[in-house]
Amino acid sequence: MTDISYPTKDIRLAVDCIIFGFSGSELSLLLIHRGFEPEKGLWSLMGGFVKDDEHLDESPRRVLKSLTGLDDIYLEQVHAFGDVGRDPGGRVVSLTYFALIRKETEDEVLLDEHDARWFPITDLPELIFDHQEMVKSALKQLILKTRIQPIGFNLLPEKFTLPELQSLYEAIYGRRLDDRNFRRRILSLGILEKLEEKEKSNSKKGAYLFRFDKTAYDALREDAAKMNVFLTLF
Amino acid sequence: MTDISYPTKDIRLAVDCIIFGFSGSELSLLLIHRGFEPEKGLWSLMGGFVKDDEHLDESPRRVLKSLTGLDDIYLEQVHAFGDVGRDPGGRVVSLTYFALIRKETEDEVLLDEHDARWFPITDLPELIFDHQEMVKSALKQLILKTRIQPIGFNLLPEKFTLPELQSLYEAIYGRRLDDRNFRRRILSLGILEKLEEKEKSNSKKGAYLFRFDKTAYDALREDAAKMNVFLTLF
DNA sequence: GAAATAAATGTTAAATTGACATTTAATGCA
DNA sequence: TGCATTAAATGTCAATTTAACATTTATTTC
Repeated sequence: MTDISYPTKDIRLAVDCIIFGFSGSELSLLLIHRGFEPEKGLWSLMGGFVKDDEHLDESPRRVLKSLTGLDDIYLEQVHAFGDVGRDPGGRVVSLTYFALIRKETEDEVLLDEHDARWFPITDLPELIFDHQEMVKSALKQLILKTRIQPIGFNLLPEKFTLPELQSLYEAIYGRRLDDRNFRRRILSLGILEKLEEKEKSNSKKGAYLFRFDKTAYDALREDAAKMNVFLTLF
Repeated sequence: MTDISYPTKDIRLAVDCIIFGFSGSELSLLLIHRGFEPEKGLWSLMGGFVKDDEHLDESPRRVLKSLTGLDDIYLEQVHAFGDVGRDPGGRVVSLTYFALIRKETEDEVLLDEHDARWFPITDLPELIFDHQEMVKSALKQLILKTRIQPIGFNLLPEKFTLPELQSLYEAIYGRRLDDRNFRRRILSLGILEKLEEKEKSNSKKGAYLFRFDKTAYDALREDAAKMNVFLTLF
C-alpha cells in the first residue's frame, strides 16, 4: 500500500457470518429474524461491526459467541462485500466468514433472544440486502474446501458413523454418493480411527463409531506438501 | 448484519495488489520500491485506499491502471488483512487482490515513475508489513484456482505454444510436469484451438500456436455443473 | 424364530495416470 | 548438399483408480 492520499473515514467495516450446521441428512443455516426496518420481517445473517481494537478474525468470534454461546468455532474468511449502496444505512463493507458448528451444542436461550432459526440450505427464506449472494459464495467455498481439507468434521460430533459422514458429504456436495466407494476411499486415507462402540439410534444393527485422527491427517498432508502434490479427500 | 451499535469510523480501507506476470519459464511479481519511511527502501505491493464512492472491485482496477496503464485485467479478491497494528500508520484493513497480466503489455514509463520492478516469485526481496503473507496466500489461491479454472491463460499472449503453457503450469505449481502426459491431458479437454501458425523463436522446428477456446470451456463447465461434479483441468 | 432394517462388504470392467525413449522438423554451418 | 543441432511432437504399457453394481450381516422387535 503506497498511495496515502485517500483516507476512507466514512466506510464502516462489518462482519457477517454464514453459520452452517448439520443434522439428520441436512445441511442448514442459522439465520436471524430481522425485527426492524428496513427489510423488517425478512431474515438475515448474523453480523456486527468490527471494533476499533479488535483483530479481524476476533470479530466473527465475538458475534458467534453472542449468538450461540460457543467458543472454538471453525471459521474461515470468505469474501469482502462492499459495493456502494449494498447497505441502505451508508457505506458498509462487510467481511463474510463461514462457521461450522456442531448442531445442538448451541445455546437455545441465546438463539431465542436473537429470534434465530435453522433453515435447510435447500430451502432458505428471503434474505436482506446481498446476504443471499454471501451464502452462495460461502457454500461454494465450503464445497471446494471440503474436497481438499477435512473440515467437515467440525459439523459432526466427535464420534460419528460412516453413514453420517457420507450423508454430510452428500449434503455439502448436493449429490448422492455410492456407499461402497465412499467407504473405500475415505478409509483408505487412514485418517479415521475406528472405535469399538456402535451407534444404534438409526438401525438395529448399529453402526461403528469413528473419530477423526488429526495426527494421521497431518502426516498425510505433510507428505503431499513435500511432493508439491494436491491432496484430495473425497 | 444486525448489530448496529459499533460504527468503526477509525478504520481505513485499502487494497493491495499481488500482480503476477509470466515470461520465459518464470512466474514473477510486480513490486514497488518504497521511497519513504517507515520501511523506506524495502519493496511493497502496489496499493491504495478505497474511495468513498467506488465499488470494491473498482479499486484495484484503478490502482492497476495507474501503475500499468492496463484495463481489462483478470482480478480476484483474495483476503482481508486487518489485524490491529499491521500498519504502523493506524488501523488499516487491506483487501488483497491478485492480478494476472500479460507481461510486456504494461506501460514501462508508468512503471519507472512508480519505481516498480518484476521479481521472480522464487526470489522475492524483503517486503514491508505483512505483504509477504499476502503474497503467500495469493499464490496459494492462484495454485488452487488454476487447477480448476482456466485462468492461467490471462498470463499468456492470446496465441501460445504447448511448451509455453506447460512452463506456465510448472511455474505456478512449482514442480516439473511430464510433457507427454501434460499434452495428453490438456488436449483431451478440448478447450484449446490449434492454429496453423508456428512460433519459432525457441526452436528450429517451431511449435504450433494454440488459442484458448472459451466456448468449448463453457460447454465443459456447464456439463460438470449439471452433474454437480468437480472439473479438474490439470 | 421370522420379519424388518440399516450396516457392512467385494468384484469387475473401464478409465486414468505415471513412467518412460524415439522420431520429426527445421536451421545453420561445414 | 548434407550433417549437426535443437526443441517439438508422438506412443505404449503397466499400475492405479474409479464407477457401477447386489448380497450378506447384525440386531431388534413382534
